Amino acid sequence: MVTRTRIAPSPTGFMHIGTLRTVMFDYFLARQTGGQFVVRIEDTDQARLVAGAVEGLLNTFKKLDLDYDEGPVLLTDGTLGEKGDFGPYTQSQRLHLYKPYADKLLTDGNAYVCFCTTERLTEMRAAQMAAKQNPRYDRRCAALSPDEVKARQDAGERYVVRMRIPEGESRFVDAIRGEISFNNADVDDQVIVKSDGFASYHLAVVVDDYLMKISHVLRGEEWISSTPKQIILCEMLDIQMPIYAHVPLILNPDKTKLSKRKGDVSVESYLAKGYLPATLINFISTLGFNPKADQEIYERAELVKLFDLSKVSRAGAVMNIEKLDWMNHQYLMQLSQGELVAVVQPFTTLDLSSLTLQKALMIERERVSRLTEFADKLSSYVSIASYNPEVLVWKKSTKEDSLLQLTNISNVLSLLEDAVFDSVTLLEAAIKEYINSNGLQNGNVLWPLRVALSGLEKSASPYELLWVLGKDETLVRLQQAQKLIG
RNA sequence: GGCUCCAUCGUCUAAUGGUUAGGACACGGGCUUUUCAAGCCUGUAACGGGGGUUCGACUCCCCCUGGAGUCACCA
Repeated sequence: MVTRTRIAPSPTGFMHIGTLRTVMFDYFLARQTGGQFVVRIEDTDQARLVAGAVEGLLNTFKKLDLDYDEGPVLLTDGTLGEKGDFGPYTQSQRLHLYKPYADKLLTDGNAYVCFCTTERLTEMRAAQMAAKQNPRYDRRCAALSPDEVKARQDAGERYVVRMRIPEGESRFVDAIRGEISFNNADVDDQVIVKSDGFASYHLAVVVDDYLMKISHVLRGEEWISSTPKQIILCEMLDIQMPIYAHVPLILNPDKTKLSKRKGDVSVESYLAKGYLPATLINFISTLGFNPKADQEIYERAELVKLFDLSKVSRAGAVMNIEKLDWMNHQYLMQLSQGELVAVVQPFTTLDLSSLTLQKALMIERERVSRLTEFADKLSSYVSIASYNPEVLVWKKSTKEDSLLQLTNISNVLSLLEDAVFDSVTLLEAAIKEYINSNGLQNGNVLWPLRVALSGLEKSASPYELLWVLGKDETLVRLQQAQKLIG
């Protein structure tokens, strides 16, 4: 089976985290079957246009290293172009393509012109609500004569085109949920052409999916209830319906649909918080989809191979941020030094070309989960903040002893060969040897040494600090500590 | 409210009629340890309720309950 899947976001200026999941599922499906993954921009609502939104969206695709086969592309000069044989891929440029379909619906009697004003519609709904009826169009214009319609159109009266929902039942087999059916009596006469001449979502999407030969439509669960309108349109237009799969919602901790108010909704904000693209993709792809029972970390290629629409769960899922943090830490630990430098650099003003900081990065990632936390961790390697001399004293020791140990270890370290400073293991061996052969306690030596090197109560081990700082800086810091405590 | 979808640890999930209901995050305890982190071992914690079907139900059916989504000239 070769699939053509598509993602069709409205250009709001950012990518919703739920959209990312749908994108991933589309991507897996297309790559797995050797099919195509299409990006289409659904911008039929002129009132909601956001400047630069499409560029932003495509940029996010780029940041996540997600490739698609057809759709708008960002050209090197910053302008928009597109690739693929089924364009244009932006709905506002496809108005002429929707027109014949709308006309056919009208001439077949499957749609009708409606002159009702927004005010009347609002009043009508209010009255229906007051009477405890379901709000829906009352079909006042459904029986207008062709002559009257023409006369009023000629007079310049504003109008929309509505579907004439037939009696009967609409059913489809959802690839995730199985059979779903609706009584058409519960479906409203949907507007399919707006008064500004733009097709509404329902018409545009049905026509586009058909013309673009889309085989699989993956979208959020919130679309289930509008599916009968699209099924009916397909029937009226006599076109093949794609396979629909409604992906479960991503939820706030209180189990309601994820909203800005209650949490981060955009991919960009997670990126800005310091989650790696790979983490985000792994995490979001396995939210509601579990390839193997006892594995959490997956390569993208693995997911492509293992993805199975029928295994996607049907219930919504709360994002477990602690687990996201944990996962990001796992990914951070897998990076090479070069990769780590590259991903952290945008999150700090420090210049990470310094070897000391690169080493510090390798050490500090052990206790960091998000990229934003590095800047803080790195500062003590650049220069030591002023600290309370009492911190230099181990809880089981005394000030005098601490000073003595600092003085002695300083001498020992100054005599070590430079090569020893190139290895944490060698440093550790050398210091342990010194402690043991002199019958000292670890804490008496290691605690003051570590604090002298970091200025912190909590830090990496003294061996790691020595490795990062190097001999010269180490001796300087030990000097300062001795002065401070003395 | 109508319609629709959904229902296993706090959270994400595994189980496709027969398991001591498994894993992950988080949390507790222990080991390691100069501190922090990591690591290792380990513990607490779930099938919403009621009926069926069946020799046997987390798994299939029905009802209830609960939750969610949706009811625009927004997508």
